[in-house]
Amino acid sequence: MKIRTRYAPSPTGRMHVGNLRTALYAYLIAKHEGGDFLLRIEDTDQVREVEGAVDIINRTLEGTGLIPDESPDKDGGVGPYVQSERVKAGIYDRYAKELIDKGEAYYCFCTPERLASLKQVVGGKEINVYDKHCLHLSPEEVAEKLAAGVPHVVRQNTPQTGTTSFHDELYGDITVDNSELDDMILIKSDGFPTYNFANVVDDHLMGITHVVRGNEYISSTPKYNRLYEAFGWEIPAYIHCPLITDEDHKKLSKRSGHSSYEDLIEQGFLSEAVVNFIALLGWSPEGNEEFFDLEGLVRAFDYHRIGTSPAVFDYQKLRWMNGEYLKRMDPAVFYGQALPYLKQAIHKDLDLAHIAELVRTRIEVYPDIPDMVAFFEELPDYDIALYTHKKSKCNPEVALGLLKEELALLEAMEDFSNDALFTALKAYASEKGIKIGTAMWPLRTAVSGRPVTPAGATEIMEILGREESLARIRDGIDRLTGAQA
RNA sequence: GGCUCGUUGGUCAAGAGGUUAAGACGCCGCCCUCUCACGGCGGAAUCAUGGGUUCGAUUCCCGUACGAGCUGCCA
Repeated sequence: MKIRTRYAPSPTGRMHVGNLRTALYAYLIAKHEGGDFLLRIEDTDQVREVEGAVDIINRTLEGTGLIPDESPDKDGGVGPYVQSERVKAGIYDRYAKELIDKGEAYYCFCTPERLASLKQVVGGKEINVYDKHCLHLSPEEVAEKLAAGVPHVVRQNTPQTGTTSFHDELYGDITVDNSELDDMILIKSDGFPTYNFANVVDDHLMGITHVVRGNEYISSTPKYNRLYEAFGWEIPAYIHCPLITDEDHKKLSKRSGHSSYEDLIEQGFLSEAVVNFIALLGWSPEGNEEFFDLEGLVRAFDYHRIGTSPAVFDYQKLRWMNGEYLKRMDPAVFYGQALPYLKQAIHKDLDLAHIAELVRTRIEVYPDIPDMVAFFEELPDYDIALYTHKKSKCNPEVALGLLKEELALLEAMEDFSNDALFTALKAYASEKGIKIGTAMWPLRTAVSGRPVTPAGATEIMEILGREESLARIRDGIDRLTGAQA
């Protein structure tokens, strides 16, 4: 049997990383077995729907490479793939009627006021258990109200005794008392189905074999099974994925600042790195390899290796992983993507491709670039304390002496290539009987004004060019002289 | 409150009734080095807890604690 999975988001905004991971797993489970991955838009909540959210979903799927085999834009014969369209086609009404006829569901005409009166507060939380009031309406009363156009919903009729079980591929068998199951609403008063109903109907109609979703659905799954059984439909395999939390072990929220795929992309992360990283949140491969492109994931993905405990979203490790992707990237591609960030800080005519390569092993995300290279554009104001460096045996006095001699040496040079500069300074150092590091420290400080730079003194001078380099060294000498006076 | 699920270093995690309990991020140290980074080497750090079962449990069972999810005309 061909595996068919689906990703069924509600178009309510940005794509949460938890949802993205669910989509990823659904995709991988299908593709690992050569199956189909479909996209279904669950827009049954007219209130929460956000305009443009479907575009976000499409763009995210495209950006991450999770291309559906069937979707609203690609009919595979079981459409429509948008639930609001399925509502118009009368699909849910038809199946709701079938359940009503079978006594598995019933019309409920209770007013919001009556429902509110059923509410009780336990442990500070509001609990609402429906009392099956309308189940006991006579067929005549129901027909009468229906004819009169009394607002109504359709509720599932769950038994109050016995138990219901379901099997999850990861969590195993889960059993609950039927008394815990409430008569959930299947069709809302606006005629739209609830997720609870639509998802069962659609998964069946669309031939979904493996239902992959977040584990917040575990508690309602018994109710879904009752629906499948009422219809006499085959129950799909369930794969409930553990949730992703923030550093405080709380559900990842907008407050964390990196809860959605779009947030991450805006923060400069590579799509590939994000996909790779979230794949490893809750799933682990058989070996020790942790770098996978999408194809690699498809090959390696054995869903039995998905865990059952929640995972903390480790931003730190994502950054590291993104840095690794940057290092492995083709230089030309890297340069192209780094360019906007380089230009943010540098407007002078400098060798940006060269700078890009220098910066590459030192950044984790593109936005790290501007701050790191800003000194190329303009010498920052700096304190002469920077000339003090224990390991290089340097301090302001030493630096001043060295800088003066080095300035003379460099002024005599025309070739400001890295090699020429390094050779000359190396000779100078050995002649003077000092370490190369000692000779370089004041120079690097003078030409950069920074304690840490993405390159050594001579590399910086090569990029800066002769005039600018010499000017900065003279400036350094001035600063040091001024401090001594 | 009830129900359900979960708990291996700070984090992601492998593992399995008997192991020196992998690996990765982060952290620390050393090496490399014109600073930092990269790279290399090494280190500290974990089986929530109490009872069972067993020759032997971190692994199996039960309880407890803690965390999470559900308890919506949201998904």
